[in-house]
Amino acid sequence: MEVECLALKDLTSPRKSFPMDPEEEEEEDGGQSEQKENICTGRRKSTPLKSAESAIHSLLINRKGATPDLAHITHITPIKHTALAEPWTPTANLKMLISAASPDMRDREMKKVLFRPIENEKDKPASPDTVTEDTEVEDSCQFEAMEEDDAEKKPSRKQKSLGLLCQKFLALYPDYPSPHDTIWISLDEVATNLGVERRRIYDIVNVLESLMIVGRIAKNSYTWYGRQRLEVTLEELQRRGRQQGYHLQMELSAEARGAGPGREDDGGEGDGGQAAGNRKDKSLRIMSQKFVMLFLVSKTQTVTLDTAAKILIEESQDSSSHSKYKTKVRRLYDIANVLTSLGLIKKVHVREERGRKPAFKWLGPVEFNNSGNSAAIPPPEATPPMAGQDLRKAKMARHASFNITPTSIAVQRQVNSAPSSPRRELIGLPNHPVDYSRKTTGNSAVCRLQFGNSTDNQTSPLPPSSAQPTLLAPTLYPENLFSSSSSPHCLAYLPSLSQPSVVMLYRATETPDHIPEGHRSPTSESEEGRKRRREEREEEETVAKKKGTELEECDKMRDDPQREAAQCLQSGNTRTSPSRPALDEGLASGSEPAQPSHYLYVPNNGLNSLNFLLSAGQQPAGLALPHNSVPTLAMPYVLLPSAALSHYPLLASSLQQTVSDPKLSFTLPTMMSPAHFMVGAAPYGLAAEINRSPVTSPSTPEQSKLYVSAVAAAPQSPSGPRHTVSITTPEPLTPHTPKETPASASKAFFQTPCTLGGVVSATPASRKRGSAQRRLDIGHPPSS
DNA sequence: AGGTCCCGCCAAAGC
DNA sequence: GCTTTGGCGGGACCT
Repeated sequence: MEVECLALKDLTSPRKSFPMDPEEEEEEDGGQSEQKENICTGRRKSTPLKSAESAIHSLLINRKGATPDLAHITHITPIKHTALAEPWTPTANLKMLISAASPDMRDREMKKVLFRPIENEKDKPASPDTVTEDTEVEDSCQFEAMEEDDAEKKPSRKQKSLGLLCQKFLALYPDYPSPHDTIWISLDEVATNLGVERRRIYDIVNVLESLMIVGRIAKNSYTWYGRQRLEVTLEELQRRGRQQGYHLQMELSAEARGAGPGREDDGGEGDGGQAAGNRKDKSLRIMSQKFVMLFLVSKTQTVTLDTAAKILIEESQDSSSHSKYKTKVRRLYDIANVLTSLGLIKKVHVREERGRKPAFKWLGPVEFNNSGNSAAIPPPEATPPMAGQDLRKAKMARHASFNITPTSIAVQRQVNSAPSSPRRELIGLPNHPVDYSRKTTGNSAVCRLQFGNSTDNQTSPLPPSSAQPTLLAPTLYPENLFSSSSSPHCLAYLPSLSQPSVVMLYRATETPDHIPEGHRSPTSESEEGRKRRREEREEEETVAKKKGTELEECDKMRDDPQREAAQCLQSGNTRTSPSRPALDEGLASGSEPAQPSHYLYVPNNGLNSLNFLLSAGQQPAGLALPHNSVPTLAMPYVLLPSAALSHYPLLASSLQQTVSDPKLSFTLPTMMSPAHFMVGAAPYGLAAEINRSPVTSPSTPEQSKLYVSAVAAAPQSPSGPRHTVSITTPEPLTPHTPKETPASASKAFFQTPCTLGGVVSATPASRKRGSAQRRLDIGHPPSS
């Protein structure tokens, strides 16, 4: 077996085959205390793919053109390592069984692993520059190593590097997956397949997620987007970077460097008192985005770790103690490794008085033309110091998570020679008057709901940059909710007050009776026509402002970049999707009298805090919910005639209001005006997720199902972007956690420490314990 | 010796 | 209470 493996490796990989080595070693050692990772490696091979995944992978394989080889590998596959592999995870056995049952899957997996090296090699050439000096060395080393100890070298540290691991990971998926594919990723599986600890996968995935190369769906589940959204994301990051004034900081930093010790560790910062917000504030994901931002706004596109670390430390309000600095740098290395694997940066060194400093140079795109936005934003080089206008913009558009802008402010001050009062005071103080804090806080009380197609929304006055709490910027695409065909309903998520909710509006224009079945099929004739008309009309407008629109939408990324960006990318599909709901149309054609006659209201506690208002035009049984997406309405609900709701406060108003009502960015068709929504308590996130679903937004039923099932399988609602909601799911999912306040949930993507404001402000630094201490604890089990 | 960064402890967050 | 995430930093490895 081993022999086979080795042979295979040799044949397929010019480089050192990462996974195998460890394994071999393991065998040698007999699995001593070796790293689990290594041990794991062996198992990897046995790791089966999830059935759902298999389908996808077949696609991938084809796409990658590795198919031919697959067969080849197939016979070899038999790596029995499986045998020795004891359940690495609780599900290992099951996986093994599955694997056994699905040789194809296994083969595919095998192939992926085996060819990974090749793929990597292939990829590299594509971007020669990608290789950093170090990388090159690394590569050579690998080759050497491989040759030398063909079979038994102990996996060198490098072979276990995050960068390499990342490459392996990346090699598993296509850079540009078909937009119709929904590639599901199971962290567990990947970890097993790659033979590493999950912990390591988290590191990679977090960074990838920060660039929207993957998106989190649920616990342990991610969706692979590939590089399709990369550019958009980068563009957005660039914009944010500028808004954040990173370019200024970079300059300052450079100056400081040149000027001397400057504010080296600016001990002034280091107080520690403000242990950065919550955990996520320091997340690798956020840090990664910021790191990337630095590159994107840097004139030289080169960032030294030192600079990055300092800037980030400052921003996070972490104390600037040396240890903090070191920790930051360590993280940056992690991030850099992943980015390097992505070919986005390469390691370089910059010379300074005191020798050279490690730095990274950006290799990715810096100028983005695909967005009309670029027009508004001057190229990096031309970007003038954030000034008035710029600032304003930044302020307005800044996402809560980025609201912190402490640095910006600080920078501004410096730049404006404003009093250099302690930055700290400005930075991130929960209660600080800075706009962002307000925004953040107001979330619960404000909602921003968008109905219908995004285009309309776009049209709507809701400026992306609106200072609205971006808590929720759910552009609801019914298509997403009701994966297929046009649904005569519209689902609205109302992140109102403390508990946002979802409202389902049912238009009774059509024969209620039909609706159930009807909407399964494409919109009714009349609707079709109307839609078409409207679409055409829209098209004009849309086309005209499409760019801007998309940008706007992207702007919403501030609220939730992940979701939004995804939308931006798919906007095309989504918007033009034939499944646009009737309501949507009504929306477009304001005259459309398709007023929902009833609403379905699902008690807050009925569906995990989701409230529904659904038109009662139809029999409960025929809730017009597409069968395929919502086979059963497994949730308590009450049908209420519109009239019955008339006395409820009008939380959602017509389109017109939308525009003006600062409290409600609500885009509703005029016809909806009279509508009243019972805003219940539904944790934020639902809409968001829905909104985000376009990402995975299946255009095909299967995909829809896939997505839905995935969600259903592991609904989760961490914070922000991770919320997984699926109203389309038959079973009541728990989209979000009540614990999480809308506010916290809102800060998804671009989040900064201070963002949490009061909410998390008091986050204890309790966790600050040195390893030594930890060890002590171990020695003396925490009495607690 | 300084730069890198693997590794895994363990606490927070999610179920 | 268990699992998943992921912050964190000691210390090994590399240059």
